[in-house]
Amino acid sequence: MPQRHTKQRSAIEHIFSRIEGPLSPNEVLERAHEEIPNLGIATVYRALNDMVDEETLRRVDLPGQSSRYERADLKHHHHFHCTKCDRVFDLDGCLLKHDLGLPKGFVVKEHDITLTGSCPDCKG
Amino acid sequence: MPQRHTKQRSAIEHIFSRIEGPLSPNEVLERAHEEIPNLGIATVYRALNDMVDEETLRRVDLPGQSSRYERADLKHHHHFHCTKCDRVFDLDGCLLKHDLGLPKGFVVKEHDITLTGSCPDCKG
DNA sequence: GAAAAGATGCTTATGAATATCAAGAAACAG
DNA sequence: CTGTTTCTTGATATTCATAAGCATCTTTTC
Ligand SMILES: [Mn+2]
Ligand SMILES: [Mn+2]
Ligand SMILES: [Zn+2]
Ligand SMILES: [Zn+2]
Repeated sequence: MPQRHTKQRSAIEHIFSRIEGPLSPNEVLERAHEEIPNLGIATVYRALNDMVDEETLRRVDLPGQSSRYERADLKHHHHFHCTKCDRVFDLDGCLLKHDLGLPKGFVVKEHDITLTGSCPDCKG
Repeated sequence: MPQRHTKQRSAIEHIFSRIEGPLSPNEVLERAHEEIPNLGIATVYRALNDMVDEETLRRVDLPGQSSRYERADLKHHHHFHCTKCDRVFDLDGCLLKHDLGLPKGFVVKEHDITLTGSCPDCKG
């Protein structure tokens, strides 16, 4: 799978070089539009999928929401979703118990953890 | 918001009285078809949403998958998703660390945890 | 520079979930 | 019961996120 150097691909990559937080495809499109006004959403989806395959990006799936994407080089962490302002926050470190006590035969490759509640700005 | 007693609603409720595991709307439809051959998928979605509102059911959102539903009276637990056979297993107990070390001001209401890997039948 | 190989941007298709609405079934009043 | 009211249903249309198809435009290669 070759990889050509196009201005749309670079623009999308550049966005993630500045931003850490998880972005939705539409957020990526909006930001990239500043540089490439006629960029199509299909190209964004293609770029995001490729970058996930290349392990440049990682898909962030929050329960009940559509996928967002963040840099794959970030240290392992989990997310907090504020249901009031709908923002997503990165949390430091791993929140998974050490001793899982799984039944024999289950092999864990990955885990996802999402905390839901209200953030400091939306206290209540 | 009244609640009428219809055979379709009872059939759907009955399914969950026997089954614990999380079911997709289509799985519910298939099972209910045995009793009500002309049941429509829209009715299944309506029933599932109502039952979530009534807290009879709980939505189970696994990363990258569409929603499944399980009984809300089950003890708090999390899920294991086998990527080989695509089955979902209930895991006993809570897998969240006790000391989350969250920044000040974050209030956690809920949490979701999904383990991904291979199950005993699909070892590898 | 051409020609070849790929990427892009429209447009169309798919799948999950919801909305719409006429017709059917429950609840209710008598 | 029987008619009337009101809610529910099923079929269909609609929305939204994502992917596929394809003609055209760009990179790469020579
Ligand atoms: Mn993150
Ligand atoms: Mn479960
Ligand atoms: Zn972790
Ligand atoms: Zn838990």
